[in-house]
Amino acid sequence: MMGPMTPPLARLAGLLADGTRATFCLALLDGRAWTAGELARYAGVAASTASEHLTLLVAGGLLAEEHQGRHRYVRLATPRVAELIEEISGYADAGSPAPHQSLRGAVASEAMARARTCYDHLAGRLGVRVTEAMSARGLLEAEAGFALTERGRAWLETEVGATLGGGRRPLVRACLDWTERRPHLAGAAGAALCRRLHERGWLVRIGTQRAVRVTPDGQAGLRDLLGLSPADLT
Amino acid sequence: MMGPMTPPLARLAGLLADGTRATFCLALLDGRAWTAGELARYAGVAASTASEHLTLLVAGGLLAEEHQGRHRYVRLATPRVAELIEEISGYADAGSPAPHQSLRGAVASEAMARARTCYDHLAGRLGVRVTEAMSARGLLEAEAGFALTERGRAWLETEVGATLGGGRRPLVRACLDWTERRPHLAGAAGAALCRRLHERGWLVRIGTQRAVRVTPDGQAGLRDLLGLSPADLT
DNA sequence: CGGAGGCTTCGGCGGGCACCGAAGGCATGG
DNA sequence: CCATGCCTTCGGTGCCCGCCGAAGCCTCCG
Repeated sequence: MMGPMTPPLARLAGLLADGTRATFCLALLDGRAWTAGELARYAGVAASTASEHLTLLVAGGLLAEEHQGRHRYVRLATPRVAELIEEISGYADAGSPAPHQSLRGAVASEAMARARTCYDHLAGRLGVRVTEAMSARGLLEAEAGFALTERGRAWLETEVGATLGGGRRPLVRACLDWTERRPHLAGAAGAALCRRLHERGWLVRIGTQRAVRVTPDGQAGLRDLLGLSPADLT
Repeated sequence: MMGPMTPPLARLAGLLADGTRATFCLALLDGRAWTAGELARYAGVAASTASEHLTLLVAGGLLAEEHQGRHRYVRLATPRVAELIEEISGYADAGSPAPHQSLRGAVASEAMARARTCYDHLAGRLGVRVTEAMSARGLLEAEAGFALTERGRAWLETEVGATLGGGRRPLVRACLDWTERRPHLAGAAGAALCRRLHERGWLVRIGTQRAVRVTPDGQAGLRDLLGLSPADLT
């Protein structure tokens, strides 16, 4: 089989159906560009194997590549791809408990559960708390759907200082948080908010993965902006 | 590889990575329960092959089965699964043009583009027109996100006669329509609306697939309810 | 109760593909 | 300019898995 009658759905799923390729995509969910070698070591495969996988993922439109000297940098092609992978992964993770055997692993997942990025927006407890605070303050309609209110748009542009360009990307999207089992803010607005928090130095990345930490400045800022207490941020 | 380190993402994607299994899932997007034999004939594989695929899909949580006598009825396990498959399929289809070689095929896809169901809600031109009309009448916030307004909720319950049970399912969700390239209303509200249109006899299914047709009663009803002209419904 | 129809299990086959190591291109840096 | 490092291409290998037909089970119906 796999003839010309193969649905596009199967072709796309086939790209993610391999353990190594899936590991690559999940690593790239941190929003940064990785080199081919980094991904190979991370996934534990030979450089040649990684190279072939990356070629497939690029040809399939999931990844974008950029050559710099002797390095091949690769990243998720578009925010849409990131959302897609988050979506599928979120559903898949929901059904399978992820046991952390080592202490080191437990500490790392605790940090991830506390605050992390989902490609370009906030997730984890921090992401959910921020979303809930926005909802409580009338900046976000989060009961019957997910939509930015007029006040929310103004707040983002003036208080936060985010620029909401009029691209084709949806402004607001609900992303289901698999640690909190509640939705958090994604889409262009979620990305702009997260970007501003980084720019202001309120948020810094921990280690080499997706986990982040709120700085003292960030604690003060988020308290003033959204009324978040330090307890919400740990 | 494919050892214990395989991410859940890859396992789930693997279920959809096979052409036959993907064909099954897409057929089941019509929201009905199919027998194993029907799916086998539809996909053009032996009954034994279909049986094995269905066992995998059920074990993977994508399908639910129900035995009635000597028939094995199978359907998508939850609305969430339907949304997931729509999401992936929508993205995959966007990149690959679907040429219709036969006249029969062209007529069928024309009917699909006009009006169809997406598992349990409206799609195609009809779905998008309904969504836009709801937005224009202040029943739905569709610019900065996707959320039902207060008026929209009341309208659904009184005018349409839909019951919005308080399940865990999100009330409103934006589903990107791949023929119109615009979002249409999904989620519990979209499903309730679609169900009521069927119950009122405003909408009937064409043939054995997902395409639907608006009845004369439906044309009058949708004009009164949402101001849709007959031109919007063809 | 016997035949027919739907479904599953089993064996066997074939193809696709993930993997590696070796060898070869480029870029960098001493 | 050679040495080093990063990446790719190329064979080769092994395994997984999708496919079928035959046989058997269960249910329904005449």
